Amino acid sequence: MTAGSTDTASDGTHPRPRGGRMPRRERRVQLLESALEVFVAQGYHAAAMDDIADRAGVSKPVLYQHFPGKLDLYLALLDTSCDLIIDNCREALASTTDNRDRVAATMKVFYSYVASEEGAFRLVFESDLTSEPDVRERVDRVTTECASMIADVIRTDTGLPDEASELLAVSLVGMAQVSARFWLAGGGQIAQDDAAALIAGLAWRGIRGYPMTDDH
Amino acid sequence: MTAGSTDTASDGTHPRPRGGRMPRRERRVQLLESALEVFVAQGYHAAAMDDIADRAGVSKPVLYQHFPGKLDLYLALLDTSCDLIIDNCREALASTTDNRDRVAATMKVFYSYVASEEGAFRLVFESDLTSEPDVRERVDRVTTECASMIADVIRTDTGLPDEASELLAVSLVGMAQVSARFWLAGGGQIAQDDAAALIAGLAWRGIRGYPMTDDH
DNA sequence: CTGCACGCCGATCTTGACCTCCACGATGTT
DNA sequence: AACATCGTGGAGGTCAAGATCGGCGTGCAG
Repeated sequence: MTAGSTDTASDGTHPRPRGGRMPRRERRVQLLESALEVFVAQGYHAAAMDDIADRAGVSKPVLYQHFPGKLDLYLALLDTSCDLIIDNCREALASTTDNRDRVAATMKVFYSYVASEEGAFRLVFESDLTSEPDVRERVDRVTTECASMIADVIRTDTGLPDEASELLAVSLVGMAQVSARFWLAGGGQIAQDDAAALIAGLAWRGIRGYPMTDDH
Repeated sequence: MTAGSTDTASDGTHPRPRGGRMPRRERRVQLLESALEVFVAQGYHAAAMDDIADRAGVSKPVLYQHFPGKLDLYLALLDTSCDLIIDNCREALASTTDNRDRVAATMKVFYSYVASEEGAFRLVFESDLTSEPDVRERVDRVTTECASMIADVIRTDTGLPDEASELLAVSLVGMAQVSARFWLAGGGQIAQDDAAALIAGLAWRGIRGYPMTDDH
């Protein structure tokens, strides 16, 4: 009935052609790409190793010849994503000495990260494996590290205590992260740069007034 | 074999004594409480129905006589938590007409919510079942609804376009949510009211200037 | 005292996903 | 050009966890 079937859900992404042998390194990269696509699309739990193997056009044993298990594969991708946003955040903060530009540049980093085609940010901001301590630690480290770098600037320029600087910095990171994700879900009714600039303005207006010691 | 039990990791929370028959309604409430504790402590996937039943001091069939399945149980708890924060947010916004007080009251709501002893906020802000559309819809609705109520105020008082108002409101919600969660993780080095006031100040300084064009 | 109803428990089934074993074909060498 | 080697593929094992079925004890009406 209902000839339907309509391919339950497997389609949408064509598996690669089945043939072809390729060098180890290249195969590994391809497996990582396929795994990222599947994890992003389905989440950790819903993603089956069979799906990843099919997506790459190989069979399951090949996958296990490159990665010891599902969790290792996930952690490898997660580490890459975490390092990416942290490094970009660091570079943005170091790109200028003007704090207003710092805020704008950092906000742009978060929006670019979220807008990235691969969708790797979902592993960090929307992981469904937070019960795993290894995952939790890495995900938390993104916010912690980014906030820590921002907090250094805040503490240096305002003289606020450590805890307050950290909390303010975490707030800015949360603002960036949540608003960027929501902007993306909104389907781009606002241009990326406009959205980033809007929220950067909000953040800057909020944080600029804080120097307790009279700066100017 | 191996009489088993030996509660490998179930410790930390003592299961209730095994005896006692009780009326349906009361049993149901107790099951909900036990399920909340387990889901909060372990997450959805790591939480086994056996754990919940043991926690309540009953056996698994009893659990299934009260709830059709694991997901239904989870959704019931999730709905309660979502309604709670949304209602509290609404009340905070309606509690005054001064926007500065509105920001402070709303921030306090988020911090109180996160500081609540039961930890129900983890179902909303740290769910590991976002791949389930029913869960995703409810979790997103929290941010959407709260932000929408805030956006109404922003749009009314600033004349900004809908999309910008929504994005700003989402940013404020994200700031509150993320900073409150990290404040809690920090172990209370800052008093709850101080932390909420600090971030409320940040938010208010950020939002108060709109729609004026930025200057220095 | 006896039969009944009701709610509860131990033990079990099944599904699904992670993780390996036997056959096949392509490649490099002599 | 033929053979040995190595990587690939399909089929299967294991196990954990969600979901369920026959016995048991308690309280009550007759």
